[in-house]
Order: sequence, then C-alpha cells, then structure tokens
Amino acid sequence: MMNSGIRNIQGMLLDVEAEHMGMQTVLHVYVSTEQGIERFTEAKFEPYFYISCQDKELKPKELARRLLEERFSGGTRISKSEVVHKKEGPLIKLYFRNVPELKIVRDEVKRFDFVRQRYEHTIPFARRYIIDNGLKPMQGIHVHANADQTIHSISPAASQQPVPEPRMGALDLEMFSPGKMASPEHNPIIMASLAVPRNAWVWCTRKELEQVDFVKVVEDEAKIIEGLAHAIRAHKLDIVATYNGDRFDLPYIKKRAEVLGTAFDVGFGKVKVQKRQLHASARIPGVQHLDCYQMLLLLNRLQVVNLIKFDLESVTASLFNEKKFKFRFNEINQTWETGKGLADLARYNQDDSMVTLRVAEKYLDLVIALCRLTRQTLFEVSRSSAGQLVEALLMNEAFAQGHVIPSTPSEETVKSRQMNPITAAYVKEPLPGLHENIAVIDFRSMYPTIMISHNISGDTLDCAHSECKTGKNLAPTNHWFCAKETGFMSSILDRILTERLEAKDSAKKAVKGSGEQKELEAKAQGLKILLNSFYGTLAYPRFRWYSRDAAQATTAFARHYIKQTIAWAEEAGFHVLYSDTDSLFLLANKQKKEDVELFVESVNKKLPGRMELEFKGVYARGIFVTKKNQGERGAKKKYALMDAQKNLTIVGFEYVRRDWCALAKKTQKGVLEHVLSEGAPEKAIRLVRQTIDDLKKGRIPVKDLAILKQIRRPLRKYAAIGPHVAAAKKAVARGKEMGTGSVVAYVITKKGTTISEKAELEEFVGEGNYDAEYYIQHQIVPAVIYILAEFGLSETDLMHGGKQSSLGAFA
DNA sequence: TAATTCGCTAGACCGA
DNA sequence: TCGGTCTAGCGAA
Repeated sequence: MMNSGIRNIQGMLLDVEAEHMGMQTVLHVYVSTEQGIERFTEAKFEPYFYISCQDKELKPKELARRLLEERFSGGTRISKSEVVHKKEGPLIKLYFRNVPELKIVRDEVKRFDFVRQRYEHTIPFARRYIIDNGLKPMQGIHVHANADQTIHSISPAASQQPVPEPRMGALDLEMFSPGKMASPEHNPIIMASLAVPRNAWVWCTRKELEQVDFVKVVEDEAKIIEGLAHAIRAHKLDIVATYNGDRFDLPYIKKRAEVLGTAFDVGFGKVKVQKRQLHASARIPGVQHLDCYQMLLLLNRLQVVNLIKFDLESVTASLFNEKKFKFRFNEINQTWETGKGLADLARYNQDDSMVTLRVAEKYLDLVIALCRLTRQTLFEVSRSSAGQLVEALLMNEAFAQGHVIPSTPSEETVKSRQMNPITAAYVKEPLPGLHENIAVIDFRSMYPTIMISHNISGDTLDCAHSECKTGKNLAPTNHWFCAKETGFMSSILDRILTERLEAKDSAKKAVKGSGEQKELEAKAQGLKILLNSFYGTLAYPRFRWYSRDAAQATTAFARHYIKQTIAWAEEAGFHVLYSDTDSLFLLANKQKKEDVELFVESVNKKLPGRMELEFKGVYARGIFVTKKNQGERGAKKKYALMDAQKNLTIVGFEYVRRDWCALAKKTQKGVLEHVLSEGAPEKAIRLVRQTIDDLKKGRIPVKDLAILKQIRRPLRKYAAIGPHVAAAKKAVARGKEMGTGSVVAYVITKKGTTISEKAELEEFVGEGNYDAEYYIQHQIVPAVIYILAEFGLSETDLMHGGKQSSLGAFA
C-alpha cells in the first residue's frame, strides 16, 4: 500500500457529517484510532432519491432520460438518472451533484404528471452514506485513505475483530449570575470541570484555590475554556458526556467563547447548536456529545430506568442510592463574591462532572449496542425514541434486502390513522378477595412471537395465493398473511429473537464481570428493547411501515390465544383468577406445581411457531380488590402477591404510583404485608390507626406528604385546574420556573378551602403546615380501605373501632 | 412531531 | 349543596 501512498486505517466509526463545499456536498467520516480521532473526507458519494412513474406512452427508461434534460430553479439539473429494480417494482433513481440541488428537484419534480411518488427523498445524506456502505457506528471500520485524508475505500470491520474501548469524559460548568438565570452575554463561567475514568479536574481563576490538588488555577475565563478544550484533546476523548449540555453547558460555552474572542475547539471546529424537532441539540465536531439527560429520558421511555425527577441530585439518589450535595444558585453566587467556601464549590463542580461520567458509564454498553443494531451514531441514539430506533433498523434492512423505504405519511394520513385506533388486549375481570396458592403463567414475548409465527408484516398482508386465505395465518379479523414467503417485518423479528437468545446464552458462558459478558448482556437488552417496540410502531400513525391491518391482526390473534388458553386451563380443572394480555393467574383446586408444568407443556405443544407459554411461579397468597366506584366489580391491573419466602410484589396499587404521598404508600405497603403474610387484618388495622394518630398530632415530616405530578402542557392551557397546576401557578407567581415537563411536588396545607387552594410546592411549606384531615380522608384511608374491605371491614370500623371486639383485642 | 390501548381514580366543573 | 360528567395523570401490558 505504501507505494501508492494509500494508508490503511483501522478504528471505530464515531460519526459521519455532511458539509457543503463548493459545488459538492462532501462527507466527513470521524474514526477513533489509537492516535486519537481522525477525520477523513468522502467526495465520491452522490446524493440521490427515487421516483415512481406512470406514463401511457413512455417507458421508465425514456422518462429517466427525459428528466435529465429538465431545468429546475436556478438552472439546477439532475446529474444522472437510471432505472433500478426494487422488490416493489421499477423506480427511477435520480442523482445530484449536491444536497441543495437534490432538495430543489425533490420539491419541484411533483409538477410532472407522470411522477407518482417520491421515495427516500428526506433521508439525511450522512445517514444515506452509513446505510449504503453497511457501516456500523461505534463498531470497527477499515478505511483506505489517500495522503490528504480523502477516502479511497471504506468498509465495516469483520465482526470478530475486537473494537477498542471508547475514551470517555464528562464536563460541567458553573456560572456567576447574581439574582437571575445565567446568560452567556453577561455572566462569566467561573469554573469548569472535566472527569475522566480515574481523575477529575477543575479550572478556575481564583488564587485561593492554588492549594487544592484537583484545581488548575488559570489567569482568566478564556483560559478556563481553552484549558478544558485542551484537556479533552489531550485525553483523545471520543465521547464527551454532559448533563443537559444540549440546552445549557455547550451553547453557553460556545457563546461565552465568542464573547471573549476565543473558541471552544477540541479539534475539528466550533460547537454546532442545532434546532432539532422539539429542542436544541449541541454537536461537538468529531467528538460524540452524549447528553446524559437526553439519554435518561430515552431510557425512561424504554422502561430501562424508572425516574420521576431528572435533576442530577434525584438521578444520583435513584441510580446509585447516594445523596449528593447541592449548591443553589444564590449559594454559588454568594460563595464566589465572598470567597468563603470556594473549595467546596470547586468540589461540587468536580462532583457534578464525576457523577455525569458515572451515569454515562452505567448505560454506555447498552447505548453502544443500540448504535450497532440500528446503525446510528451515539449522538443520534441517545437523543432518539423507540420509534426512531426501530425505524432506523428497518431502513438499513430495507436497503440490504432490496426494498424501497416507504415514505413518512402526510399529516392528513396521520390524522385519519389517529381517528381509527387499534383494538388491544383482553383483560379478564379478577375475582376480588384474598386467595392462596396462585400460579402465574404467561406468554413469552407475546406480540413478537405472534408476528413471527403468523408471518405478520405489511408485505405479506392479504397475499394473492388462494391457499393462504384459509391457512394457518388467517387472522380472526379475516385478513390473512402469506404462508409461502417470509415477510419483511416478521423475518427481522425472527432474527432478532434468535440473536437475543444467542446473546443471552453466550453471556452466561462468558467470564463473569468481563467486558465481553457486559457487552453481550447489553446486546441482549438492546435486542429486547427493539423486539418489544415493534408492535407499537406498527400501530404508530407516523411510522413508515404502519399497517393497521397487521396491527389489528396481531392483537386479534393475542386475544384469541389468551382466551383459548383460559378455556384450556378451565378444562384442566384450574380456576382462572385473572388474566391481562399475555398472563394468566391460576387457582389450583387440587393440582400441584407439577400439574401446572404439565399444563404449560401441553399448551406449548398446541401453540404455533415460536409462541411459548412460560411458568413464572407460585405465590402463597395474593389479593385482588373491588373497584372504588363500582364496589361489586373486581379491579383490573391491580393486585399484590406474596411468595413462600414472603417476597411481596405490588402491581398497580397506589404504592407504585408517584401521585400518592410517601406516607400513604408506606402505610399501604405495610397493610399488604400484614394481610398477606398473616391472612388476617389485625396488625394492618393497628398500623393504619397509628399512622392516623401521627398525622393528627402533627408528627409527619412534610417530605412524606408531598404528592408528585407532572405538568404536561403550558399552564394556561388547562381547562381544569387541579392541585398540581394550582401549586405550579402559585410557584410561578413567586418567580420559580415551571414549564411543560416539570414535576410538581405539592403538599396540601391548612390554608384555603378547596384542595387546589390548599396546594403549595413542598419547598414552600414549613414543617407541620399540613391539612391532617385531608391526608387522612384523601390519602391514608382510600389507600387502605379497599384492601381491608376484603376482610369485611368498613371505614367506620377502621376509624372508630366498631368491629374491634369481634376481631380480637388490639388497642 | 417522541411505540400502542386498556383501566383506575381524584378532583374540578357544572347544572339542577 | 349534591350528583353526574369531564379532565387529567399514571400505571399495566
């Protein structure tokens, strides 16, 4: 290779970025190597999109030729055209010199009568490049590059080739902004910290901190910014993590650098702040900016974590079970002005970047697995949604299999789809009361396995073969799916399911705690996320592969199988206590655990394809309650189970809900524990009475009385002003920022008449200022009474000890 | 404009 | 003031 001047580079693909230069749109490819990040430039890849055509006289080939002669705005021309054959049929592929020209033609080509549809015309150029070359971000890559870093050829590395560990760090800033929100035009950065795996530093201008070992004292603010950028470069970081860097730290440091006449440049240019769909994002050219706040929002939606509040303190408490100290705005300003406690402030700054790094490290394997599976960059994956992940995966697959990628639907189509929702699961009303020996069984990955087993996919729907119409893939909706050729979606699901089992298997065999094992576990988790998201996207109105009929068929099959299994269970002599979507709760008459196993086995023999029933376990006792409004009906989606080892599982009850105060939840859990472990309510009643007494005597700390609820729209848009909205409005009047997405922690105080009037933000409520009557009548009693009611107790019994004597002595 | 629908409940709101 | 209805949020799957 040396003789031709071509270098052969191996590394990990970090990013691809499009840039318009002269008459060309080129692509910058960023690769992490042992020497650091290298940038290569691809100038041979041409932008393109497809059109489908229909014309009575002219053939596609002639139409393609004709289009070449057309002139569009600004004299724009199509640079090349050809007819290609996708699985959906022939299409005309139009090439362009650059992306702006593609955009002009894509908007104007509709004017020709023979143009029916445009395809793949909105795919970002950088994404296009990754798809067409089969590249995998955060995975090994080979680049053959000329001496000037232009790409000669590029290809993904063989999968068995080890990928180097990415180098990651995290940064955090502190500002001086007395009395108001910091604005980069006026308020300086006073401290900046950078954390790397075993080290963390703080840059600051204050001489007083010279003795603090982790502080680097510099002469002015510009040197703070430059020092930080230099350290990122010196450590060759591939990933820089922040906490809310998209909206705060990075736009701030960029603007501040401009004001000071310097730059925050870690090697390939200034930070780029982009307005994305809903909010801004900040890109550091070359380096992957991982905003942990965005990442946690995603992981929360994917149910990998369950976070309520997203400030760094709450996150630390929830993820690491650690308390983190916090400097409030005014404390930071005060410390800076007086110079008292500067070292503590520096430590706080250092701690923030260290915690951010830990959050990033905790989920890095999973996010990287998703990058590789969906072929999106870390930057993209960490800011995406479940829908985007599946969509990205399918776009890559579609290209690889020779399908044309369906376009995103028009707003009109979206609206009409929204008007027509899909019928979902079957939920059986439970028999309320205390039950013993409950066996729980469920269908493993029910929706995905139905889709695989019945070949459910948009492209197999109502196929032309007459045999398929009456075969095994005829859904209860009377639509059918091809029994001869595997569908696009179903085949991918099949592969994902197989890969997931393999990954889980290999993880078990790998060395415990090794990098390999963690990687395999993350892969399995990533695959599970994708698997579980497929059905949802099929029914998502904005999805490229939306198919109402396919989604309807999936749920119809699901209802069929669960009802069938219920019937089989009853035939086998079990009583089916409850069922929701894919699970069954069985009450044994005389049967033993082995009989349940035999039953599961017998059902599995009858189930098609990859569908599988699984025995989850037996519980010594369980309780179902009646609905609060219609007292005779059993409440669905609400139960508590206790196994022989006294482990308690609580589902759906107030205990698992954030919009009930901690005291009510704790009391409810206590009640459930008592009644399930003893089968009788005496101890539970005593606990409730004690709690009520404590409330009346003002002994309960305010933090145990806070109720959390989210503000989900602009405050002025509420038709009904509930307590959380009222509390938020009052807080805004006091100068606090409360917008869409913020979580209100409110307490019902003594002041006011309606509940909303009494509601105040927890932080404004002094100890003892709570409405005890409200908490008794609206929190404690409602949380426990319908459990105790299953033992024949009424509210009067509970409050006044009516049945005390008959239930035994308990004072 | 961020995967789905089903189900439960509190508290405001509204009209008699 | 009462009872029915509507709005809103959260959780299960």
